[in-house]
Amino acid sequence: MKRKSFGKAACGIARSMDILGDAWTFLIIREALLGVAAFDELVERLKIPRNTLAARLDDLVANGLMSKTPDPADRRRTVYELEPQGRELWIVLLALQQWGNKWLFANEGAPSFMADRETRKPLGALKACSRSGRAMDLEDVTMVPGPSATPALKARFAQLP
Amino acid sequence: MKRKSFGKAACGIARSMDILGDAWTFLIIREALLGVAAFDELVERLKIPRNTLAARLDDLVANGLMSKTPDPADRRRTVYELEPQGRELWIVLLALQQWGNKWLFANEGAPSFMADRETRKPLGALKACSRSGRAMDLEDVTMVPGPSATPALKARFAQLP
DNA sequence: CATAATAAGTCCTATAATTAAACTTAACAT
DNA sequence: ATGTTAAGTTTAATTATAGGACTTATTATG
Repeated sequence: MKRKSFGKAACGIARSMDILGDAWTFLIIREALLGVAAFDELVERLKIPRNTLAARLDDLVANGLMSKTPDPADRRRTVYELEPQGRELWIVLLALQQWGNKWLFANEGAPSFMADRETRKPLGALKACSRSGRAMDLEDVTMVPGPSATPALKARFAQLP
Repeated sequence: MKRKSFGKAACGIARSMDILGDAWTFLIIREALLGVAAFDELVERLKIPRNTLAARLDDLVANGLMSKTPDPADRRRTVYELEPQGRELWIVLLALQQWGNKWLFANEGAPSFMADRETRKPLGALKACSRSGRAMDLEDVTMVPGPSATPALKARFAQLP
């Protein structure tokens, strides 16, 4: 059946999953961050079916994460590029990569890392901080309602331990 | 068709998407982080179809992100809890939430935030840092191969701008 | 004790999404 | 003029999701 829509959900995570909640989208964005802009190169690098890629790119463009421009020098080519909204997902990709590298390469050791371009050393682990800059563990964190929260949501968050 | 498997991919992001690449998994983990441990409460809160939830939970348990325990006090109940591997995803959820809150609530304003439990003020925006602690923008970052990288991967990263 | 209510799932059907491979079309190259 | 390239579209088979009814084991209630 049609996938359920989270586009109107009262939750930033849910709305994000409405756009990003499939197996390919993050990989497409990864390639775009690495400079891949051509349809066929995406197909080749990701081994993604062409029709699936076409659908995902259409969605990304429709949602404002990417732009689609005909190449003026060769009008057979189309240039897919990240918009600011898409480019800012690099932090999410970093978080995903650090988690995957830590947990999903048992003995092998991870094959790739985001790194400081100058020193070429892997970035430090992402750390959450309070607004005042203090490092936060999961136990130090809770969920709070914003101004637009429904009464039900406020009530729920009020009961968190 | 059966979704393509990234479980053997040479990329932490790809392997992560093999486990997390669907619309529901992050939402289930969010609820688990908020303390929801019961099957029916997940169904109610997420409005997720029961069979879909059963499948996702089975996968999460099989992949070591969650545990499934019969409640000793009431054996009708099953307790689903996050394992350390699953709990560490909270940073990814934070990144997703901050991105979604910024870009997907045009006029409304986001309804919920992760916050400092003491001050109840939203956490600061996640920032990537070099190992030496210097803040990194996307332009300061590149991808580097690890020890287990294939020659092809090393060659590719060597050509990044 | 008999019966009702819970909790966690399974079973069924319809529809959508994914895959894979072949095909189309426009623009460029030889 | 003919061939090649890039970006898709089309078609067919299969899997996944949604929605709802149904099952089973356990606990609560009259």
